[in-house]
Amino acid sequence: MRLSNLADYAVVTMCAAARHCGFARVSAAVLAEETGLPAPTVQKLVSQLSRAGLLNSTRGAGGGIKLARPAAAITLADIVEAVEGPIALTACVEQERPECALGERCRVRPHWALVNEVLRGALADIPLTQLARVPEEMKLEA
Amino acid sequence: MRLSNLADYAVVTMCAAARHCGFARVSAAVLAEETGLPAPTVQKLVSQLSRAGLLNSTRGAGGGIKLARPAAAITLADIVEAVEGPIALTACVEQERPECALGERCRVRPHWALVNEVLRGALADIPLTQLARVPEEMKLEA
DNA sequence: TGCAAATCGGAACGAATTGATCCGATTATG
DNA sequence: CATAATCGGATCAATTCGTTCCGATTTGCA
Repeated sequence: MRLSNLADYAVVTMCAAARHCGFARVSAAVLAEETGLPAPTVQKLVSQLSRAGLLNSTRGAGGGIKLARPAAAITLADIVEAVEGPIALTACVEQERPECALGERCRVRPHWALVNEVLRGALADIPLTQLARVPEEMKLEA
Repeated sequence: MRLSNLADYAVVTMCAAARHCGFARVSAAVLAEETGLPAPTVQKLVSQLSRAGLLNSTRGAGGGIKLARPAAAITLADIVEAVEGPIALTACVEQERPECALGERCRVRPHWALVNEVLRGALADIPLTQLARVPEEMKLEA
């Protein structure tokens, strides 16, 4: 029931990347420095996020990564699924392949599917723009 | 983001126990046989569920376990929390102790708290009675 | 055109949590 | 009072997670 640390870090990394949206490409090392996360970990996350189609990576000198889509079109659900795979609380609701020993007789599965949909909906309702927005309190205390 | 297998088994076990509610106490071995789960696993689950106050266990010959409360007063959230501890997607929202390095400056945490509350609400809305109820389709195919 | 620097991508290692199993402590019964 | 059956805690293996490292690829400059 706990989100993996990688997924948590991925959200922070995407937030940092969103702040550079529109500017030149950013290297993974810069994002690591800004977020305070270990550089190798950020590299691994960038790889996964690129494969998932959330980031566009350019190799070579002067390369780096940038958002593949506008920040408004990226949601928390996208980021979590990119790192952890499909959102599935139980094995029952995963990719329509019920591996439960009870099979179709399981009375609990329909309820799990409902809870799963509620959770996914809550994550899909939060766009990256909302996460990257700086609250007013932070501006005041700065 | 995945529920542990123990929690899944706990739900099945509680469902089986609810079917015996009102009758004599049931032993963990019987529940294991009915659910098809390994007997030692069911024993461990019964211990945890008893400590959490969801089951009342009686030792000695002829002992066993029974629901500590009416099935209508037990929700999915209760069972999950009994096995996995407090429902917390991230370490930020756990027991009001933010261990995040960013501390109060984290802009993501309020959103996690919201998602966490939505998830908990979805689990708390499903009572054990609803899980243990046998659908009409099952009666027909039997 | 060739070299060099900087980047991403995948693979390998170590650690932690989870899951299953076993044995001892406890208690009502005959 | 002895017995038998039960729960409770402790121990051990396995899978997954998290971190780290090294190689392949590409662009920029001389």
